[in-house]
Amino acid sequence: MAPIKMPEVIDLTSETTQSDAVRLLSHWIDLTVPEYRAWAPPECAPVTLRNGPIFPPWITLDKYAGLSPGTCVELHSTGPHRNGDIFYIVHILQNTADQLIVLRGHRLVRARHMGGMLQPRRKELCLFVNAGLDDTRPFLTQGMEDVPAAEVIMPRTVAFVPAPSSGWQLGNATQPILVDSDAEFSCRYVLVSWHKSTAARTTKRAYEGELRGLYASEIAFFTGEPVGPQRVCPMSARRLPGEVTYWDGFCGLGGAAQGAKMAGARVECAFDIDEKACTTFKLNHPEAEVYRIDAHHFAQDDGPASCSPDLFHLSCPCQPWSPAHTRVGKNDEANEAALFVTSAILSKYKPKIHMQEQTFGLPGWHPTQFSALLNMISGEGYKVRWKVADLKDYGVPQKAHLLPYRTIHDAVSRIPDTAPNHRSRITWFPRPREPYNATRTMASCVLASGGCRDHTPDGRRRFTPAENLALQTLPWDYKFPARLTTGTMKKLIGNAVPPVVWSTVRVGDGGADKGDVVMDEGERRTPATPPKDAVDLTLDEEEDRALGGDEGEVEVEVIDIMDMDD
DNA sequence: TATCCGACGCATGGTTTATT
DNA sequence: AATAAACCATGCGTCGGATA
Repeated sequence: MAPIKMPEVIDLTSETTQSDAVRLLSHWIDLTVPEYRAWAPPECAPVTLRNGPIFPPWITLDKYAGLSPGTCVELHSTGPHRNGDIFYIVHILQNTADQLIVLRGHRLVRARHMGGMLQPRRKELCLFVNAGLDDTRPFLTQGMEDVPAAEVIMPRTVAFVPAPSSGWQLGNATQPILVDSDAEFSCRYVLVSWHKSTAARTTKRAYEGELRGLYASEIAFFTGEPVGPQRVCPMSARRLPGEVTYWDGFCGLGGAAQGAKMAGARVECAFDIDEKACTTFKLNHPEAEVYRIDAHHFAQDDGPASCSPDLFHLSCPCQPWSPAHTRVGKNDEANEAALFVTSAILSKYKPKIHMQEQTFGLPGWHPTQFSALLNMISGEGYKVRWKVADLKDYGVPQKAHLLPYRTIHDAVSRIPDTAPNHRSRITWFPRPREPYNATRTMASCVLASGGCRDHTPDGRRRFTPAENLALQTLPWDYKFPARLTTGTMKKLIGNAVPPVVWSTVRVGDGGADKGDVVMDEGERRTPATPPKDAVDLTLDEEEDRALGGDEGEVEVEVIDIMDMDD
């Protein structure tokens, strides 16, 4: 890729301030592969193929009214789209029966129409792709749209160029961001929204997505130029170094850290405002430096001196975003604000990989705040990938109609009577509840408090803290400080990230044989149904080449947890 | 005083039933 | 058969009265 020169042609300066993001990374990893999703459940193949092969009466034209494949036009858009979208023409189609002309190609949406996902720069476009998980074709192929030629307003020129990555110097707010081109617009980013099915893409919310700068191969596709000589990092440089350091924000009792440890990482640093959470965390992860501190202060001067951990995981409070949040809470404002500490933390600590977890209510119920989160992360130069994950696919015991998923019986039956916080914490119901079959039923959400669905299969009592630990895939002998009440323990456990979600992640050379998750009683097993998109942090050489070897890229994994269905 | 526990909250999405 | 209405269970929750 040619180095960026700086002629003053396109000024992408934002109406808002552009944060200063200077990154110097010695190691980097890219979790995204260009053909991001190539599998499809065969049982739900699309009935009609979107953008399928062109058959009569449709034919393709080389030219039409001064337009040809490879040119861009501005649209007078209809339907859900905003006027002013730019359209990159891939094919010009004509219906020989009625002479209707249709353009097939890619929609480029203005940054200010991206719902807050991108800084609203005036001449910035974003490649906008909807894709279905039931379509096996590459997202660029299936993500094309057909628009009538009548929607065209005028031709436009677009420069497809690389986005600044966290390894680039973005400059400060007073410096315009310039692109080496005399085009009217620049297109540097792509948003890919994945839906469960092609048919659902217009009616349902996206199930997972990706917001990132264009790959070199994609730029080559749009510019029609061959992919230039690429600097391919040797495989060893693509890995994180042998020992992977892990930092944990809003760490709670340490569920996510437990998972990171299982995956081979070294838990180095954590913070939480809650004293009991910090004490519990330190008991179980004594090697870590634990800060009992407010997140905003951690991101400012009171946190550790700035350095670059390999992994940073944030579990911001979920209460304001949860579907179960149906009335105003005492700490709503502080809990909402906690989400927006993300950019400050990324800006200060510059982790090589950032991970974040939230309730599915954030993208589902609060899309504006979710877009703002994507903006914060991508604004710091990270590529963002997010997904609504169903935790039962990761080995968390929850409702499923088909075995073998992990059931309540699987989770709690091996806890010995001598386990701490178990038999001694039992209080029997005066009146038993309705019993249920623990080998066929999955647990309901392990909530931090409240709810009335917390009782054992025999209906005679509530689960003990040890059982709740097991239901959350934490070790049943996880340590707690002395004199914690049952309710406090269950609140800490309910807030935890189930560590088993890390079971498919391998980090660093040292983690190669540590990936299997240790379940109750030392039983070693992997989830019954491993997720189809297991995140392998060590990419192979083929993927490396396909990625174009853009140096200095980093990757963000945002896992949105849709869990606890009963 | 602190903890516990049942009632309450309601948009959402999936399923079933009613109507066209 | 297609569409609309009714129904129903859900959630890293919140509240306030009862109980220890």
